[in-house]
Amino acid sequence: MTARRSDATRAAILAAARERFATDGFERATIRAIAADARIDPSMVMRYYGNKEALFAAAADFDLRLPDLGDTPRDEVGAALVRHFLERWEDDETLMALLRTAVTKEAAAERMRSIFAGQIGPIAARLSPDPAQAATRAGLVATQMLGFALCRFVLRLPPVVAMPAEEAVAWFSPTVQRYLTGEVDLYFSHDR
Amino acid sequence: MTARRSDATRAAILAAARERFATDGFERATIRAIAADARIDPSMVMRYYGNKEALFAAAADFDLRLPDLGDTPRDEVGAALVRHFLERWEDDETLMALLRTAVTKEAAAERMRSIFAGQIGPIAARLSPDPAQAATRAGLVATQMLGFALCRFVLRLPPVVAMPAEEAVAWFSPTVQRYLTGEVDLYFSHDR
DNA sequence: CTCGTTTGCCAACACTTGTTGGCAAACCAT
DNA sequence: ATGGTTTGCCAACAAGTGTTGGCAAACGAG
Repeated sequence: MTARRSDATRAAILAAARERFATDGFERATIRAIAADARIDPSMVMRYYGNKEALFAAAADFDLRLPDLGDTPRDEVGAALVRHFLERWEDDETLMALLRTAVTKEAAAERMRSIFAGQIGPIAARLSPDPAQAATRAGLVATQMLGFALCRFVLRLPPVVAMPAEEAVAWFSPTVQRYLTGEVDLYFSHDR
Repeated sequence: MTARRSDATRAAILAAARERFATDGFERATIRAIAADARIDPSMVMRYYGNKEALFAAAADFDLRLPDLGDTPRDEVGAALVRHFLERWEDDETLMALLRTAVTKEAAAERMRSIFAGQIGPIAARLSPDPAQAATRAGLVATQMLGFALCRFVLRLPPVVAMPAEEAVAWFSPTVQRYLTGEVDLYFSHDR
């Protein structure tokens, strides 16, 4: 009963939309192109998803799917996070669609904010020496992870693209670890 | 002789273009809107800049203007870089225009690449323990600096927006410093 | 089979986009 | 003043956009 004959079409549209949004961003990804990829008429997209914004909302539904790090040793959480993030990015183009769009569409930016606050926030809350710093620490982690993804997958800076995954893990893990559990070095916070 | 009467108009168009590209990105910034901001007819934009791409190229002309860090102590270069980058970003919207556009336009991405390779590369080349790692280290610095800018100015993650400039410097300086002069910790590069 | 429902396509809409050509006013050297 | 050049605006174009309504074929319960 719940299985309609059009479910395959719906899924094809969604898959094509994710791909187009990921490679072209929201504006350049046209309904017509998405429909063509899904081998369907553009009007079907509207019938099944209402409008372009709603289609994007459906296509950009994303979960970091962070594993439970409860039993990971405190000083290894950074590495685990970096590794998971890198894998997640590589096998799901949704994050790419989200980032490419979040830069110019407020709704997508808001989703990005809620993903990072909602999923990295709790981890930071558990690890931060001072609970009041949890949000700040989650933000710091986001800057490094998103910066890496931006440079590697979107801007494609050659040295960042060429870097083997494990070397990236080696470089970024200590950074993320420090953002989560380290202390602020006040030495740097005063002009000299 | 070289000072034409239309130079003021040209400048007004360029200023309006920079602003629109910075806040809206390339696609959403329309020639008509830019012309309206400059209180000029859209056709003038075309006459003076040829087409939209060329206008963007002119508006997105950017230089990091890194100071000569030759006499900065080796272990303070990270802090100096972070501070300079933050200031540069705050008082020149060109970088914002560039980033918002580089995410979907290859030409802008290429310009971003050349800016970071050409301006951070030499610094990394001078500081890197191993000259062969210079490009990689410059790329690492780019991930953290661009990631910070992305989260603070574009995505506007609340904790990153709220962070005082000097606290940001305190957090990011050690990271950048390590990317420039630190050693890779192989401990993190093996699964356990 | 029969008839209402679902699925799909076609054609068109209203609108916005970058871009162009022509025309009038302002300018400026002679 | 005169003639050519510069500056600006208007109106329009061609192309592409999201979106809509209607119509035909396929489907599926009775």
